[in-house]
Amino acid sequence: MSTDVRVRFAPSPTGYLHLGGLRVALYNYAFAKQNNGKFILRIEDTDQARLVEGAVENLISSLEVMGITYDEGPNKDAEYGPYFQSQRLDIYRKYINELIAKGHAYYCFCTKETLDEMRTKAQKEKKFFKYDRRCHKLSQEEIQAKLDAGESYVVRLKMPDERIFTFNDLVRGEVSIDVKQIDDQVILKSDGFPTYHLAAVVDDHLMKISHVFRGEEWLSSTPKHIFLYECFGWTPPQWVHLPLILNKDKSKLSKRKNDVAVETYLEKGYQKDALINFIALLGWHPSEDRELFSMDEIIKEFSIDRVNKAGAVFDLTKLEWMSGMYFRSSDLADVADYARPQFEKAGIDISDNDKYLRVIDKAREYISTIDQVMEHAEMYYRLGELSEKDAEMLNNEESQKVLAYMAEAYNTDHILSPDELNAITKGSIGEIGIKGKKFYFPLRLALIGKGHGPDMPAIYSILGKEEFVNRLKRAIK
RNA sequence: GACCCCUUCGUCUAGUGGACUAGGACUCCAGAUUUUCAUUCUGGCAACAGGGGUUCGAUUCCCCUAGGGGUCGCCA
Repeated sequence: MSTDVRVRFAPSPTGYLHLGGLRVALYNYAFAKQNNGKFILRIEDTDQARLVEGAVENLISSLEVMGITYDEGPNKDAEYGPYFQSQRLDIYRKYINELIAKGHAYYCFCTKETLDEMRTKAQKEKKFFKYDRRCHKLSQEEIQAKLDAGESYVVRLKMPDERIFTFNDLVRGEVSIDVKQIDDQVILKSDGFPTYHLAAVVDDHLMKISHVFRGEEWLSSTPKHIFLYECFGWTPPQWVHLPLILNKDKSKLSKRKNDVAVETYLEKGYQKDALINFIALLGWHPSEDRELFSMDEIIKEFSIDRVNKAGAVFDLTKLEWMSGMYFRSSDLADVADYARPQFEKAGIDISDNDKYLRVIDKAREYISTIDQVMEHAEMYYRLGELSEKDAEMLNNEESQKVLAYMAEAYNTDHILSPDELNAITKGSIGEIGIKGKKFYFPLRLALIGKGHGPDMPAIYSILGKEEFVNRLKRAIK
């Protein structure tokens, strides 16, 4: 394709970045990078009533931590700005006037109450509701009189009477929608703000957007957008309607039924590359039998052809597995950094960095989220209280015999290698005649305060010879 | 309700007329490794929504039915 790829992610700042938004942003980003195009962030803040304070900042920072960076947008002004729709009102007004002048749009003075009545009536009669265009019949003089009187108004797009809109969607193929199903959409609200339909079309054109990636929920309003492009004499972009992300019950992913904020998953401690990887695979998959993809690989492999048509249920189980995989395979130093705040919060001194890395390297084997790390790490720094049952176990005669013997056996004049340590352990089992659980359980209780955990050489190497032996000694009554 | 879209294991998916006894991944189960836990490895359970066509041959193409979802706002 010879045209430059320019795509945009256009959230409305009504809350936090959610999983669905993240995926749309990711696909946009991957597609842009892959084609040496530009990825634009545009804030669709045309609904004054739903604005949430801090939402824009949150959106931007969420994208940033997920590694999705935009080329143009808030704080990155380029020639197509501003990137906040609320700062583009004059532009929209100009194009709306043009539509009115051309007869493609008209003033409507119907109140919300009137409209509600009409809607209820239609519903009772089980009829498809469509605005009856009563205001379209107003004469120029009547309109002017109402305008002069300061009556509240909106502007509606006048859709054609007869027409089947057929358009090509890059994931769905050819889609046809009868104009009979489409209302005369309000394009300018009574508060002077445009609606999405008008603003998005104008901006996408002015910002030279080549491909519009958006959720499937927009499919049925696409004819309105296509019609707007025609009214202005513009060429529409390529349409890419993405399948929805679904709740377990297959309804559109919602806050009510799931945690949907990207931030929440980060707070819960999922590995962020795993989250990206997981989200990427919800509705897209290359032909190969592969599951693990880095951002670079996603950029390289992504293709619209391979986006699915059907919605995808968001299932945490696989994300958990994937997150664990990433913790185990990513750089130890990164995982260590990620876990560090927890140790600080718990007041654990991790200034011995070599030890800290050994601890994390072992603990990462057990976790799927970073906040589980403490559960598998704290014991190398401090022992908690034993349960009554464990204490009893530790203090019984056999256990004490094991501890007394092993504290001496392990207390060599040099640091033991894993093989040497195993040899001592095995040899001792024969010497004292206590084996299996009765042997290992008390040892582990003394060493890490729990009956289950890593093997002896691992504990020894993390704790170091001195602490290892000391812990055994301390457990002796 | 009208319209639009969708439909392969429980979930994410591979599959574009024969290579399919339908492949992979997660989950689950069993086994191996391990003193235990976790990791790792091996194996197993499990799906083409149904019915008609087209074709020598349909998971793949067409039609119908069913089911699911989306839209129907001065929200995006």
